[in-house]
Amino acid sequence: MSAAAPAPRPARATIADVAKAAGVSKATVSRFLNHRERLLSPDIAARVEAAVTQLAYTPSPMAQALSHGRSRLIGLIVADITNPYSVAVLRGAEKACQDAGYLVMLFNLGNDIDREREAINALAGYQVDGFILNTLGRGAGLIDADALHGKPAVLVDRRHAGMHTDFVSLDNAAAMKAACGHLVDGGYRELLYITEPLKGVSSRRERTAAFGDCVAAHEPRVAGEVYESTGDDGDGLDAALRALHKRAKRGRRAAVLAGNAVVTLRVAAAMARLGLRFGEDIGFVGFDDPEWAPLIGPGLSAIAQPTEAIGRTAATCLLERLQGLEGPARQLLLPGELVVRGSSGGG
Amino acid sequence: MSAAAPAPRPARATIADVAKAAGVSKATVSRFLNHRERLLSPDIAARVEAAVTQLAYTPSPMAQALSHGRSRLIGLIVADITNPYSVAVLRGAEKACQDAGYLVMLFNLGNDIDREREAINALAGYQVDGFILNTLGRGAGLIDADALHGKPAVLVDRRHAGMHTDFVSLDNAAAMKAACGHLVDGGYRELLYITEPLKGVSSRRERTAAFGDCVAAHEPRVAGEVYESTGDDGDGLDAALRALHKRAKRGRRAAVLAGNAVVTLRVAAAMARLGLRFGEDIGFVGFDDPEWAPLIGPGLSAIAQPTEAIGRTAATCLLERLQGLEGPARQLLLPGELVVRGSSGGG
DNA sequence: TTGTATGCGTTATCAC
DNA sequence: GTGATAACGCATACAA
Repeated sequence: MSAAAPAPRPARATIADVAKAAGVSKATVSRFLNHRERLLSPDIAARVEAAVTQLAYTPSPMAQALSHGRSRLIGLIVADITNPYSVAVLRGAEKACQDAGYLVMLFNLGNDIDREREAINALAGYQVDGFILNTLGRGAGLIDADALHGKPAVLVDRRHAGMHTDFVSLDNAAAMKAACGHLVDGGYRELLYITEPLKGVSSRRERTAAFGDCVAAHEPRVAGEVYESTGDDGDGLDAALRALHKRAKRGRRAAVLAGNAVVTLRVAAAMARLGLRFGEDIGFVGFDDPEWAPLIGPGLSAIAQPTEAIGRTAATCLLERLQGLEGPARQLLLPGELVVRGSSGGG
Repeated sequence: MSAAAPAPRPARATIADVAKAAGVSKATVSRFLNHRERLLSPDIAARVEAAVTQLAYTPSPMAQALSHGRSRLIGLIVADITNPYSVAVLRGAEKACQDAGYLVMLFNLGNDIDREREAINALAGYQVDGFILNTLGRGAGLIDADALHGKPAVLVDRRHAGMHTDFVSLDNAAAMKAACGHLVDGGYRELLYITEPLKGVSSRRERTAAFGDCVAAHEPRVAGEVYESTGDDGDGLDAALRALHKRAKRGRRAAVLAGNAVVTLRVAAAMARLGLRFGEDIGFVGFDDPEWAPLIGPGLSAIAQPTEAIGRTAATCLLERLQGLEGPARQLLLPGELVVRGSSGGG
C-alpha cells in the first residue's frame, strides 16, 4: 500500500512561482515580504498578496539564512537533558523563542563536557543566530568568547570563566540565605550542606560559598559543614548523614541542605535506607522543588527555582541582543521561593 | 568593554577558499568530500586534504540542504515537553540522531494540539529530512500523510488515524496484562484503572482496552472499573478512591492502576489527602516508573517503560527510511518491565 | 517604484 | 580525472 506515487508532489511554491503568478519580478515579491512598510504600489501589492495566499507561499528559512545571513534559529546547548532543571529551562526558552518566531535547535552534551565545542560548531553550521548555554564551560572543548563565531550568547545557571556574555540564573546567595535563615529560626544548629562535586561549576560554588557565609553569620551558635557527594558513593553519604544524626541526638537539632534536585533525591534515598525521618530525626531542605516533594514523608521543604522564567528570560535576553541591543554583559538573578513543608518544621 | 571589534573575524572557510588554496576547482573539492571512493588523483587528493585541514574547512549544512536537498536535520515534535516520558524519548532519539550525524530540531506543542500542522510546516521549512512525532494526531491542525511534504515520519506512543508510518511504542497490552496479573495473583479482586481522558488518544485507549480484557479474563472472580481523571477534578478522584476503599473494607482487596506518570502522581497525592496507605489500605501499581517511586510509602510498584530505547528505536527507524529502506509501515512494540515494590505487596 | 543581475556555499551536469 | 557552470531559493545593490 506504499502507493505508486502518482501524485507529483507540487513542491513548495518558491518566490519565483509567486512572481510569475503575480506578473512581477522576484525582487518585487521579496520587497513586498520584507519591506512592506515603504516602497509599495497599491495594485502591485494587491496582486502579490493574492498570489502569495493563493499559492500558500512560505519563504524558505534556509535560503534566507544562506542569503541574508539570518536563520531565525537559536542554538540551545544543555549539559544534560536528563536534568529536570535543564528541561524546565528549555521549556521556557523554547516558548519565548517560538513566540518571537524563532526555532530552537537542541544539542544535548549528555554530560560529555568535551563535546561543548563540537556542539557550538554543529549549531553554528546551521547559522543559528545565537546561543543559549547551560553547560559547564569546562573540559577539552572549552569555548572561549570567539568560538561563538561572533554570535551572541547567554549563559544560564553556570558562568564560564572569561566569557563576558549575558547571564541568567537563580539568585543563589539570596536563596541560600533564606533557606539557612529558615532552618536557624526553626532551631536547627547543626547544618550539613550536601552538593555535587564543585569542580569549578559556578552555581555549585556560589551556593557553597553562600552556605559558608550564612553559617559564619550565625557562629558560634550554629555549626556548618559541607559534603561533596558523587553518584557512586552512597556509603560516604550514609556516613555523613549518620554522623549528623549522631550530633542531633546529643541535643543539637540538625538539618541537611541539598544543593540541587539530584542531590535532594540522593539524600531522600539515603535517609530512607538509614531509616531516618525528615523533620523528626533530621531537618531537610532541598534546592529545586520536585513534583514529589509534597508526597514524601511529612512533605519536603524546598527552594523552588523559577526555572521557566529563567529560560524565558534567557531567551528574551538573547533576542534583545539580536535586535541590536548593545552594552555590557548583563546579570539577571531571579529570586527563588522557599516552600516550607513538614521536613523543616518543628520537631 | 564591548571591544572595538578590531578583529575582522576570518569568516568560515568556504569550499572556494579550499579550492583556491589547493589550486583546484570547487568541483574537485566537492568530489573529494562526497565521492572520495572513486575518481581520485593521488597528488590532487593530497593537496585538497591538506587545504581542508589547513583551513579547518567544514561544509555548510545549510548550503548543502539548499543544493542537495538534504539537511541532516530531524524534526521532533512533542505534544508536551513537560511530560517526562517525552523528555526521555527525546533523549534517546537525540542521541541516536547525533551518533548518525543528524541534529534534532525540537518543536514543543505545549499541549496546543491545533499547532501540529504549524509545527510540521515550520520544520519542513528547514528541510528536515524526516519527522519523529509524539503528538495526539488530533485537533484543527491535524496532519495527514502528505502534510509531511513527502518526508518520512515515525510515530511514537500515539498512532494517528490514517497515517501509515512506522510506529514505536510500549507493548501496552502485554504491560497491562503483566500488571493486572500481578495484582490478581497478589489477591486483589477489585481493580480500578485510572486514566487521563481517552479523547481518542491511542495509547490511552489501548491500555484501557487491555485492562478490560484482563478483567474479563478473570471474571467473575475479579471486578474492574475505569475512571477518567482530569487535572482539575480532584474531588471526583477522591470519591472514586474512597468508593474503592469502601469495597476493600468489605473484604475484597482492592487496588488502583494508574495509566501514566501524571495520573500516578495525581493518585499518590489523592491518597495522601485521604490518608490511605499504599499496599495496606489499597494496592497501587502505576504506569511509568518515576524516580521517586522507591521513596514514597512502602515503595510504589510500577511498569517501567524503556523510554530511552523507544526514542532510540524511533530514530533508528527513521534513519533506516532515510537510507532508502522501503516496505510497509512497521510496528515496534517494546516490552515494559514490572517493578514490584511495597505498594502491591501483601496486605 | 520596479526589474535586472549577482551572490550566499554546495552539488551536479556537463564539457574538456 | 578535472574544470567551468548552472541550479537551489532568496535578498539586495544597481540600473531603469
